[in-house]
Amino acid sequence: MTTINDIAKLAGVSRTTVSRFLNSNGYVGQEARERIEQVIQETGYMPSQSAKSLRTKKTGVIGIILPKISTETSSRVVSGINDVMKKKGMQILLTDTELDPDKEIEYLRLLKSRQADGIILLATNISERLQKEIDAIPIPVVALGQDVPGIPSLTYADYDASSDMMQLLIGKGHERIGFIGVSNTDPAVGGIRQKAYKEMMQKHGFEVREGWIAEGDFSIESGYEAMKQIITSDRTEVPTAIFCVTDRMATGAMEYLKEQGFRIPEDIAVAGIGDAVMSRYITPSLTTVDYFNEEAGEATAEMLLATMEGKNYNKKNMHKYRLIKRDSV
Amino acid sequence: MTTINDIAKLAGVSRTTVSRFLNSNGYVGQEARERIEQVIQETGYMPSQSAKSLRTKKTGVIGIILPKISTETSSRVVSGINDVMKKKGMQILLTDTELDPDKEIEYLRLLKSRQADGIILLATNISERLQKEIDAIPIPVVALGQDVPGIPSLTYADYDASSDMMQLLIGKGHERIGFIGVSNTDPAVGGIRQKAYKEMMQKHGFEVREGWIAEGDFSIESGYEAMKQIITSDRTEVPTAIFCVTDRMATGAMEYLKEQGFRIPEDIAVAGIGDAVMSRYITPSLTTVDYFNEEAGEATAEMLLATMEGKNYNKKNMHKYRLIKRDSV
DNA sequence: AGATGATGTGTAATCGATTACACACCGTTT
DNA sequence: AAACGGTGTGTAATCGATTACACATCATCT
Repeated sequence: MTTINDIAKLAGVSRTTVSRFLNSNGYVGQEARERIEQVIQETGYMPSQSAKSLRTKKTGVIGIILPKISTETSSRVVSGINDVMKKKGMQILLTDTELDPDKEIEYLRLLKSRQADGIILLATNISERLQKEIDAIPIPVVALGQDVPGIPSLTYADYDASSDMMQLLIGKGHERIGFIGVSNTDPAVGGIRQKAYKEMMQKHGFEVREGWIAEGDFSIESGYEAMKQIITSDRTEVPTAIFCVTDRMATGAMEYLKEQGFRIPEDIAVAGIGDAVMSRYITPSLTTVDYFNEEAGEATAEMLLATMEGKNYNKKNMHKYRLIKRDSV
Repeated sequence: MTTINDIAKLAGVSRTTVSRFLNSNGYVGQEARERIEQVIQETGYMPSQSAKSLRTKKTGVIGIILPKISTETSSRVVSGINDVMKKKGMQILLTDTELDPDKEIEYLRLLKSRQADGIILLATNISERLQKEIDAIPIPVVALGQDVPGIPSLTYADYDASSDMMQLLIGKGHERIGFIGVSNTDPAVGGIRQKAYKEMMQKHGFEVREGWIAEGDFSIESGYEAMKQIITSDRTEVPTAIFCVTDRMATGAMEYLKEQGFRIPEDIAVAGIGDAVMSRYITPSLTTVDYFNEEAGEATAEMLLATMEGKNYNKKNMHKYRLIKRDSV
């Protein structure tokens, strides 16, 4: 590999001058400039980022810690982050915890060691150890999707969105409303959304029947199983509506209901959250909440950028959302 | 940030010993080992990757050049790559060309400058300039999805899969078969799949009518528009089957057909390629080809690893596939 | 007893960039 | 004519690790 020294030698100048040329700071004469330009052209020289980073402490890389790479939400968020970051000439380093809380910590360390300029954390749960780790890290960290104490976070409006959805269901006359959630170790998806469900039920004086509540693990199949569990728990009295905390689980739930000959929404209405692409094209199309994931990714990126510049310390934001009424309700 | 020198000083040894401890090479005595261990524990020291990379020329990062981050295919492939790479302690740096061929070159350069240990290219088209750039790069590059001359490539079995699908259609008695493709600047998706379509039609002596061929841009909407174009080109004689080169476009096509009151598959059969998750849950479920994207990602990662070790030079592989017969045909 | 080899540690060069500082030149101002 | 400031370039230290080489110690073998 050609180095800055080679370029300097070939162009007959010192490496300082070459460096000045590369970074366009300081003076570089016309002649020197031309010779350097030419030599770089000929050699295809590219400065070593490692050397640069070692000196400047800037890597131009921001790390993203995802629960899972290949989900629609993740890829939409990453796409949004990337849109903002590429404009700043920053690259994205991906890591994937596979929903393992230990890995969140492990990757936080790793990104520290790689001296990422910033970190975006899509946490799933917030342990004390994670907190400590974040506090100990000399790199700006921001969170998306969960309110992580101590750092700037952009959360989805889980409570409001869920309440709105419940209100929609209730407005259509539903009283026997079932719920398919996820483990409440996930505060946002598991905790808050269920809280909204229960509080809305109670507020309207509807019975929250245990048999109508089931838990999945984000997968379509688990939605299917959860739905089966709810239906078979008491065949004599099934709910007239099901509120699922994700579109994927709602899709699975619908699959089961269709198999069993239930008409959607006439017999049972189904609602989800997340506006997966799929939701629009399944039959009936799914009523859901759009969380604007790309934009949330962009906003989080901006938040990180601001934090990196020292602004914006510990700001908390809630992202916008939009109820999408389709045919499943 | 604490450095190796700090650790050495605190532990009362030289930095050489600390380095030996860290990399577990060379001898380190019991006492020294314990002291170093403790100091590292206390300080939370992490070695600087930049410094390490500068010396060793290894970054532990592999770059992926994607046409688009937020597509299902991309995220599945990346997930597969990541599964393999994480076992080797390698991280993934993502770049996204937005289908712009110039960016493929730009990112190749960038990854060179970042001294990625290897590069996986999901090319969309193969220009001469790209070729030259690849040749000039002192980093192993492998390709997925396109046969890129001069480097190891894993391609999908586009010709065979398309032929099989055509055979399925023809076996069901279809003779008037339409085609929704993409621009043939993309050799694999645009070129080969169309070639298979045309050759199968000709082989069976069926007329390839121009009005029954339309081009989309991978999006669902473009599939919708392409279908519309085909149907409206000659209302008196519409095809009885449509072969779409991607599931997304097939989804759009089905959407249009359903709107227009066509029954699928009775009036018009629809087939796709790619086995998007969605395809199973739309109505009717879509007949398609599973390309095993995760596994293809894994295989490509293994190919890169082998290439990085000097084996495997310029090997060409074709990935397996599986026809999935569902209700749309 | 001297040679040998395993064990344990340190010295110092090196990787490829950035940058503070010094210096030289030259036209303009006072 | 001396002082000054803008231009243009070079010297050398520095970032934080790795590693070739040298050296010291000690147990074992011949």
